[in-house]
Amino acid sequence: MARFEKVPDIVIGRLPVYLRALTRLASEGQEITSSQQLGKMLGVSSAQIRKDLSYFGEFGKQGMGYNIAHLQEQLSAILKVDREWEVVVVGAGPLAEALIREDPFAGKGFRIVALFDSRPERIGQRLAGMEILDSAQLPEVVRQRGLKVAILAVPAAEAQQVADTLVAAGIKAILSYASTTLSVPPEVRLQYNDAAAQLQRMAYYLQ
Amino acid sequence: MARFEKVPDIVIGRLPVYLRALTRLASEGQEITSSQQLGKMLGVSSAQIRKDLSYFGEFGKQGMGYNIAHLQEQLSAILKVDREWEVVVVGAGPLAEALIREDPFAGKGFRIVALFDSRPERIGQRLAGMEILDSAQLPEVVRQRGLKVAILAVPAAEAQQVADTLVAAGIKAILSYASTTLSVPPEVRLQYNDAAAQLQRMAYYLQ
DNA sequence: CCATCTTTGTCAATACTTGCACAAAAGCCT
DNA sequence: AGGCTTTTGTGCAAGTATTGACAAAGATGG
Repeated sequence: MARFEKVPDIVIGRLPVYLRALTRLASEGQEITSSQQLGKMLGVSSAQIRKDLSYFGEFGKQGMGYNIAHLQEQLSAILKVDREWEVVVVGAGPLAEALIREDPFAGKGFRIVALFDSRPERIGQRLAGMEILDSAQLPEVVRQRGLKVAILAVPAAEAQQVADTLVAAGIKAILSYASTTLSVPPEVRLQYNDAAAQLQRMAYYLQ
Repeated sequence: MARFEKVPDIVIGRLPVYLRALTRLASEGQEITSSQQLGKMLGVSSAQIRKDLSYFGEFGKQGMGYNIAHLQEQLSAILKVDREWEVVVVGAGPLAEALIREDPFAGKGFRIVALFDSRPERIGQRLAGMEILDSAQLPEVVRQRGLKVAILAVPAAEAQQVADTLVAAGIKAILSYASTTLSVPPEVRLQYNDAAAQLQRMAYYLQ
């Protein structure tokens, strides 16, 4: 398949899932896998996995399957997580604390390096060992460190304003935990992490 | 449109988003909206919104648009969140604490009613005011209260085992924060809340 | 009360996504 | 060495999803 055509975003969205499955297999000591095994693990068809991968190159060997370590490297490079992106978190609440303490990004290409809050009584305190900085300094820090990725964990009422500040400071990807719809320019990627919406989606099928 | 054909899951997945947007408009005091306004807010086409809604009935008035309060009620009923589902959380870590403290499900159809952990030193303690129960009691409590919805916030290594226990006890919807692929029977809904995967998806577009 | 404007609900066309099926490639076994 | 088995990568067909367009319905204003 041509290497230069535009890859559908839906395919990009599945790559992290494949990567996670590969990590799991690797941790179990396996060295080789097949599209069939991956498909069974993930509940998707083997053809889909082969087709998704074929957008980026040929990573398998016929008759053999895929070398897990090699495929991990390739997918990491494609997703640009073969490096460590520095991430800023805005909003020093319980959620920020959970993210810092549990560090779900460890080994996945991201590291939290700065934490901001606008509440005067929180500024200067520490949260899970990380100093809470004044939101007023946010643009300066983001620009100086060249940060591109932000996590938004502020109340819904402030989310849009903070998002605007982040965008103005040069942030290019925002993961928002605020339960409100945001508006950002088209060159900025935005994802919502909305647990309530996920539960609601499942509730439809209950009973 | 026929009321009884199967509704695509992708449509179901957008309903919570519409609901969230309506909540926002309502909180701003607006009483009427249109598919065009909603579409602009959410970055989708107005035709898509009209088509999605048409799977379930006719909720608007030509020339006028939609009554926000009425549409909220209808969508809540469709998603079955016009009631309050009791939710069990397994894994009394920082993430559970954040969920209990920030209560992102308030007014959205879900309420956390029980919290479990398997670590002996945590059992009996309180987390954000909620008692930590022994995982050994989990099946009993789930069955007695007839719980259908669970949130999984345990380490990846234990996630599959806990999921199996939940399913055996009668849970029908699982929201997993564990960064591992799970396997559940087809009648159980499963969603992953994987912030690392969301960031990785956006990273592809960086630079 | 009529003309004009707005907006819905839906059909049909377009665009996108998935899955089937198979040739080709590669290892394995005798 | 050759036949057998496995599994990839991909062309094509089938299946889904999105969008454009418009008749019909309803509001508004003179």
